[in-house]
Amino acid sequence: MQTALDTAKALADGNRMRVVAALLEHDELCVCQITEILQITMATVSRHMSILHKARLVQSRKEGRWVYYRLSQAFPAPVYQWLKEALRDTVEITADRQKLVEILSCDTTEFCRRHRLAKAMKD
Amino acid sequence: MQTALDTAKALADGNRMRVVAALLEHDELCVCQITEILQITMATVSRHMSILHKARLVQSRKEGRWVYYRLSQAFPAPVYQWLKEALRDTVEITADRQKLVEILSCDTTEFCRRHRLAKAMKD
DNA sequence: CCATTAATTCGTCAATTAGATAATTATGCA
DNA sequence: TGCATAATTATCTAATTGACGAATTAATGG
Repeated sequence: MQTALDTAKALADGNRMRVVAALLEHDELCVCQITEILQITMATVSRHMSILHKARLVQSRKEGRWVYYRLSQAFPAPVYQWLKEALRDTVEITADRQKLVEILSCDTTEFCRRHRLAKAMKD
Repeated sequence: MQTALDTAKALADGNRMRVVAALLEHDELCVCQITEILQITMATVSRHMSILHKARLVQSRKEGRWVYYRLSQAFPAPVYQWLKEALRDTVEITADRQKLVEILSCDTTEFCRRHRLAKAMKD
């Protein structure tokens, strides 16, 4: 039961559900892109991704200083099917989809630079 | 997103997962049968069932003093498929299945009587 | 080698949640 | 009409979980 339970627990949080929704539509996202979508600190994003990883729902790939996450090979097919359908037309996910378009309109390096500057502005 | 999130949250608890697993195999169970499987108080079972009900995963039917729960018509088909497969051969669910055989071996009225007496023994 | 930067880990606090007991509600029966 | 009983609701406590900031790690580039 533990495996299924870990899966349910990993999905039982709005922010993690939004990350999975984003990864259902975009192969890979780096941590700072996810941070930008969710509007929470990178530390918190990292913890969420670690929970999704332990539940085997996502896998990561390191490229230089960036870590890219994607849905895991082991992602249960019926859960994939369920979420793909159930999340398609919800307000939050539609808004995130729009935000992602903007984020992906510039390349990752450029985006991370702007992300960092935006954060500096707040101090 | 809220609907899918409520579903995930409802399943993100070991006891609720076990109830759903039991209902995947037996059409209907009354609250005191569920109480016997989970070995927690009836009040707690009732709260768990209310969470599953609000998430539209179970529906209830009242017959006299008993309330019977079953999986809801609205139970998402892919989730059904996922859990049916994922929970089939796990130790906890196998043990619960065994316990259910004993519970169902006598009729509900008789069972509830014995359940009540067993509880009285503890005092 | 040192400064910068993306990401993770750790310590702490606030909010949520599961559990028990006690009180309440609703139904059936003498 | 009262009494017993199955279930729910209310209240409290303990444990879990999400969030942040600070410290740490790992990788790049001057």
